[in-house]
Amino acid sequence: METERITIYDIAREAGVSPTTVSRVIAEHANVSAHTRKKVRKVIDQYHFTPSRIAQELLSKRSLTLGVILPGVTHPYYAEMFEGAYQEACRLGYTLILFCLPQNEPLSASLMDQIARRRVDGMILSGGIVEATPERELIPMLRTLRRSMPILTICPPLPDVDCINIYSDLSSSVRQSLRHLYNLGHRRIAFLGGSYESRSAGERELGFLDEMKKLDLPAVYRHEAGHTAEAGQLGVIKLLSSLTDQRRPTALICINDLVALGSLTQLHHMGIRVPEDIAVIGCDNQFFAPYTSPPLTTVDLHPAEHGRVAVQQLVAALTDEAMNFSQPRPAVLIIRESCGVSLGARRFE
Amino acid sequence: METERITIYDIAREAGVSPTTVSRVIAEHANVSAHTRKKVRKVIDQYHFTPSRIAQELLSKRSLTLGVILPGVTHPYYAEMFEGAYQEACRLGYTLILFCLPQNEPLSASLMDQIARRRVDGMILSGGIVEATPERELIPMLRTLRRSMPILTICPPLPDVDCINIYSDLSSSVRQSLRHLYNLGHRRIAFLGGSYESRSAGERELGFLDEMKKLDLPAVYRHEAGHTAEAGQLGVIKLLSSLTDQRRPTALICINDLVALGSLTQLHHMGIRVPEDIAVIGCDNQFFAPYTSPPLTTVDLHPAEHGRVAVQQLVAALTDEAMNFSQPRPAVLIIRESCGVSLGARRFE
DNA sequence: TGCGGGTATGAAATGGGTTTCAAACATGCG
DNA sequence: CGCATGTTTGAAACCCATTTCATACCCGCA
Repeated sequence: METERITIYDIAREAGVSPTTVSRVIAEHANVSAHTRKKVRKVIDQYHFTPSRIAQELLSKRSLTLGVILPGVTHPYYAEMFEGAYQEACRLGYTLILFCLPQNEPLSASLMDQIARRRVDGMILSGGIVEATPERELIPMLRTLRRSMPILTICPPLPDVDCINIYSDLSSSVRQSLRHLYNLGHRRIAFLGGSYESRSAGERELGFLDEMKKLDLPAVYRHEAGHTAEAGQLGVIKLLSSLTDQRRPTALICINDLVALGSLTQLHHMGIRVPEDIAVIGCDNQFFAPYTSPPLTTVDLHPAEHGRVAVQQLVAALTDEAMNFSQPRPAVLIIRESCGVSLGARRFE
Repeated sequence: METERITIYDIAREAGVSPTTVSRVIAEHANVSAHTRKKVRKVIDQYHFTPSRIAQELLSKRSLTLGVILPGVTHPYYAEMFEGAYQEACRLGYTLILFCLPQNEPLSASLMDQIARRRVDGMILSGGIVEATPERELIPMLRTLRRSMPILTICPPLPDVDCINIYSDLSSSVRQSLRHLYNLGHRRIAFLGGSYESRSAGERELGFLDEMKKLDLPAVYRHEAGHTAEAGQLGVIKLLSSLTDQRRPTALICINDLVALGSLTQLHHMGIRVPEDIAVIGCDNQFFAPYTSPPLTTVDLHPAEHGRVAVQQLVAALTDEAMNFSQPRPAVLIIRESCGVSLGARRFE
């Protein structure tokens, strides 16, 4: 049953040379005579030999592996971020190992152990767990593994934590949304979604409140824990039932497209028209955004680009090479119809 | 800059014992005196020492790593499958390495090399690449790496390929949809989506055609390449423009929820009411399905369960243990409103 | 006292490569 | 021809843990 794995020694014996020479042929080292090279190459091909990465890693002390910690991959935002990172890692010869850390679960000891034993060259972190205060210890804990290991965070920058950071400017996304609504004439604008623990949610709220102040608008404001469609649905109910029609907001900024989707559904059920009675704006530009009714105006955060650049920068830090890596694009507003402006929405009529 | 990594030898020296003893303490081996054990443990804790998995792997010839090849993870179906697999792998002490193989790209040599070098204990494959005929060589190619390596496929079973298979009964999902529509009185039923290369798409079509025959219905039938919302939108246009109103189908089976979403949008634009004028049914029960208008009747394939069971079975094959692993649930129809039956749809009014 | 049996510990081999260093060989030049 | 230089090649050390085998030690019993 057990097929013996062929080693460099087998190849060497078969080709009548030393393992050293085989190694040199594989590494395409210069000082091997054409005749020997050809002979060895033939045996290698014949046996489909590939050098064991495990042995290489042991020697080189580099695993060419990066760890990625995300809340999961079922949320399209993180899925895209991961795929972006994956593509870049592939291109640079690195492998990614994904660790999922569900939002509300604490960091289990067994997972920590898993991470510790896998000797990854560097780590990329994103999502609420990284940012949430109680679990902020995640980074110090990772630091204890190997002090010199570079850690990169994709989130609003953390104070007094020694990490590379890819700035995902979440407050700018909400500022753009807000200004867009303002320019359309809206003055009573509400904010929906988020949870207190997540710093990136907090970041958006702060951006919202700050920008509202700048625009000298009253803070018609409703904060509802959660990032799901259901949260959006419930959020709309609570928001609108707590306000008289006079004070009802004319626009709704949702923390993400899911919340916006739930909101649209609920508004529809309540007979409130979008965008005539209320404008709705989402965030993330998820694939379904063009297909809600009406098509959702939203903000594209380019998660795939963030993932790609994260790997670039991490590898650069690892190799000390002066790579001139690109920066991810800043958030950009995608205008569809849910705010009453029709631009760039695709229809086939 | 370069922090020397602490080895078992450092610990041994510091504790004044041999590496062997340290290893025994870590493995909680019996024959170590209480005094020595305590002494060694103290040094281990002090230095936060964890034995290098790489060295362990080299010796044990098992990497406790499974490779997963999927078309990607941005499609929620695969994202859920991956997370299910991930959870089970975590529980069993295994690590997953994800390789993404975009649907239409050929298997690049460099990716194959990546897979080859990572010595994974087993592999899980799913998605069109595995099934598509021209690339069917994927499995033979993987086999050349190490003949004894177990390979598990999550798809309709492949003939004459020696793999463990988790049967994702795609034809049954479309059969269920079809019978549901039939029972509601529909007779002119169309099928939308899929592409010729993908066997799982073919599987569904075959199921559709076969079941239509059994029910003695005419094959009002439109096949449109693609699995995206846009494909659904275009598909509806082509389907309805090619048929007179007389022969227009009263029901539409979409190959997935995305196609269904695009279809719903397009039908809405064309002023065709759902479900009054036409019933629409999807597949996958994606998170947005309850929030389309009307809420989408669809089929849940339980991808997470498939992923979970896949890891269970693969690990069982690896360890030769007679695990009695569970089977994933078969596909189940989720009835919402897009076919004119209102059941279990959540509203807050 | 001498010997069998059990426990505690360590030396050395192992796994599969890479790298350093040295040796063998060929070549060029005075 | 002899020496310096350059090219091929291989032996041995190394990476870091585990495991086998051997040794040292202690105890009890004849």
